[in-house]
Amino acid sequence: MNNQKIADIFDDIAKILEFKQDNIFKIRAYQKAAVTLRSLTEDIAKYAKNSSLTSLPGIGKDLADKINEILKTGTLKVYQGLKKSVPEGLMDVMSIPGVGPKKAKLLYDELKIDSVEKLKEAAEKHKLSALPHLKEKTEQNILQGIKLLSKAKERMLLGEALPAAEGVVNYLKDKKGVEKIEIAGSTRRQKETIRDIDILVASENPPEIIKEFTHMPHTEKILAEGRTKASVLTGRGLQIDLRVVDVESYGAALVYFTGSKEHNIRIRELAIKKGLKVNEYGVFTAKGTKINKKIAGKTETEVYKALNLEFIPPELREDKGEIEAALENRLPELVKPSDIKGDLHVHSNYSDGAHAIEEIANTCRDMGYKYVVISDHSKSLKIARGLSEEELKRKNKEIDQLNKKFKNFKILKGSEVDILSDGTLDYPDDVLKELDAVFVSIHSGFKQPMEKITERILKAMDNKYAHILSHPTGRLLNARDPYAVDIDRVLKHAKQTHTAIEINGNVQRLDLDDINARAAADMGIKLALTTDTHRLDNLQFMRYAVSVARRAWLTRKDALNALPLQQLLKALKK
DNA sequence: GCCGTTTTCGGCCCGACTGTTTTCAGTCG
Repeated sequence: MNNQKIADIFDDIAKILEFKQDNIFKIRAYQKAAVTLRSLTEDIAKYAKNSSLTSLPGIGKDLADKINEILKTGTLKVYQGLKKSVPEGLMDVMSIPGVGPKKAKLLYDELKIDSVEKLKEAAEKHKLSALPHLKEKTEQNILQGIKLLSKAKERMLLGEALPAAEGVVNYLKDKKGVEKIEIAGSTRRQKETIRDIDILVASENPPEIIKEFTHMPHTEKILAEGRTKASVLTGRGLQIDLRVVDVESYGAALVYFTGSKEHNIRIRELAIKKGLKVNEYGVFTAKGTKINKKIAGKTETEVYKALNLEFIPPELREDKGEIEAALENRLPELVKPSDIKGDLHVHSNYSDGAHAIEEIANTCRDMGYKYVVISDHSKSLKIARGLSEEELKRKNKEIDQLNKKFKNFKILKGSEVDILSDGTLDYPDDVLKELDAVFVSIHSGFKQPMEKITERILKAMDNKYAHILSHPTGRLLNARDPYAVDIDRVLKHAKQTHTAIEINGNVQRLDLDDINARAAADMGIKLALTTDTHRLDNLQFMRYAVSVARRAWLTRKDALNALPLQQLLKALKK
């Protein structure tokens, strides 16, 4: 993928320039351009082709030229030159927590350290403390940082981070002096992966709260402990940051601590233009560097209002158009968990699920759902005990029987049907037509080239009984890359064939992702928010499907399973 | 290197904590 490759090059350049202590704003420009590239749903080559590169945020004439050069030649002369000018290992040295460009340069200039290994050795032999401004404490911190680096290379899944963060909040919330407490940071924004957990507390006695926090049973090591701010490391290598402010500043601190960084920068720029100043303590009238009166800060709504903005839901705070929309009062009313009327993707013990259909149905009804689709695997997927046509018939019959027991709740007949290697489906049409909801998905041939996989999916969507495309990219977060699929073509074809697309809420999948789900909804494609449940507790994954949907700016109208039963059945028909 | 209802130059978000110092630079988020 061009976008990812070019973004990586720009990030690399930024890192090298950082080491060279080049202009910080130039460095930021490269980083911003990389962020822009990663958030695009279309191939950057399309923008290059119709000369619209500079219409993208953060891409000016110079970077547009560089993008064109990469697209044309596969590389960038300036980048090659920069890479040669700096030993490769230095970039790794700079990624150690606590080591930035200045320390890396000092270490390189004085001790010829150009790799993490050499740094480790030098620190262990106490060679660092011979240098100016470095003493034993720094040596220890660097060794600790190296340990952390090898431990925490991967970002944590939202499905791991959110429960962990909720655990900390539950532990602290009843402690003396805690007036308000909330999860902040990327966990609150519901990003699919999380680096560390941020918690905000309002209290009149910050040091007391800091002490409670650093003495939690989860704490393995205290990384920092100040008057209003502390960081700890848990046994599992998870970093948790706590910030404590007074109640009057809580809203401003929550905005600041929730981020994203890009959103905060835009908010603060907007304030400056209005002659205001925003920090984590509030919104202030300001003249030059002089701060005058505080005009907001207690609640987030108040802070946004002071800048003439509607309240912006945390999931949208990525500087992807939410500030412009909030200025014009046109933020979407995001889909919420209570809008969801049923789960569409649940496996029973007919295939690889753990529970009987009746048990699943009872649980779903008790959750307040109006329907559930039992969508077991099809015959070819032997590893998941896919159903033969006879078994499927037997299952359908059982569903008919069970439905007589339920009032105001319906079990729907479904299947997750394999897309075979030639793009045909794993059941014939006369079997498919007996089903209420047919998911189609790829479970084989992941390594095929993009053209082939894409054609398979397009062909599958041509089938009039293929209602929903399931986990469209096949990725497993931190475990398996998406297969090569031209998602842009898939979305266009989904629109043409009236095929819905799944947002699979399984914490390892979250597939479709937020960026592409937003593109799909913009095209008018319906999204199915599902859990891909195999055990009853998996039904809770719906919260993550909703999280992706909210990050994708989806409203209730975009979600297939926010529809009442009859309308759902109608909407599924092609 | 980008950007512009303060527009082609001169800005570019803002503050806490640490380790090393005696007032601050470096790093981080």
